Amino acid sequence: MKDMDKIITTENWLACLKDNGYRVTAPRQVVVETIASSHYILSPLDVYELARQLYPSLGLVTVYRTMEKLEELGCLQRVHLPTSCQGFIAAVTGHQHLLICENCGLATYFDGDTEKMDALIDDVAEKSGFIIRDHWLQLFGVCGNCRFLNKKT
Amino acid sequence: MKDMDKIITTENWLACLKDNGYRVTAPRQVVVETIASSHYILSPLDVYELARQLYPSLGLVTVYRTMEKLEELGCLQRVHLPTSCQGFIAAVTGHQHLLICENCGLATYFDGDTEKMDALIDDVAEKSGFIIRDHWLQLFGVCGNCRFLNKKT
DNA sequence: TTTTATGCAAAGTATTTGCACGGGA
DNA sequence: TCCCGTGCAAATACTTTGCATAAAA
Repeated sequence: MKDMDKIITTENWLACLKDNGYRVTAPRQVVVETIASSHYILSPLDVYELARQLYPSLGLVTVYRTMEKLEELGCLQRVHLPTSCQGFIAAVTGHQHLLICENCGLATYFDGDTEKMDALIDDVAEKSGFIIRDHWLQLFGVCGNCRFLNKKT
Repeated sequence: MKDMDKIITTENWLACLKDNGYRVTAPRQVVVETIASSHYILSPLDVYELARQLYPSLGLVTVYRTMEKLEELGCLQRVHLPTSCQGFIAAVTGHQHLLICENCGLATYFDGDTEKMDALIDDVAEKSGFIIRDHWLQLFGVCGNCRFLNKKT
């Protein structure tokens, strides 16, 4: 697996599975399709329920196993929320950060302003004596659409 | 509960429980003592195992219930890690951010450079159309002590 | 044909709830 | 005394594992 996963498409993910020795099966296709086409944070159960609409005989265990492989291959990114930690979204390459709508669950990446972030990290490293290896930044709020809908009611 | 919890001490937390109508009991005292005196991220099971050294008849259920109350009262802060989300540390007031040692689990707060962070947030808000209500920032690395110990081996 | 994947059922974990007893206030 | 808190056991929720069958390559 090289740069195969840079663009999030069902085809890329399926190719990635194939390239890594996994078979492309109907259940895997619907799982991949379901996650890759969503902009929302989905738990295995969410994926199961959505994907069963396309493929009713799908088993929850297969969803768990497929998502495990996709995470392993770097296609999925786990998202931690105040109330749950079993959500996933399509991963992107590079160090992107998350912007999450508390109302509808819409999740988007943004570019974390590398310069300011790096300055901040260097500063903390110096003051604390830590070597810093990774960082998480997530912003929570209300998306434009939810604001709009809220105004109308 | 007002400003009672600003300084993390066993006494403050116990007073906080009392002020909110909860009784101060021996099991609660050992749970509070265990968490308040640790600089590490602790799960309910960790707390249970540590606290039982002081109070062997303690039940795990009591740990869950006590920690639930402490979280409710703002004394505890849940910490999300790549591998687990059931860790807690003493909460502090104000918007502090976390610096976590991947090796030993030491967790410390740092002041998130409000100015740079606010600028970054404003920028994302403008570009995305979100109203941003909260943010999480966590840095992961290796603390000075672990670096030192590592060098020696 | 060979090997991997699937779905069911069962087994593990983690956490919550019900309840009778015990201890704080 | 009264009521809340406790620990045990049972229930629930979530996730993983074992296994016989089915499907990919």
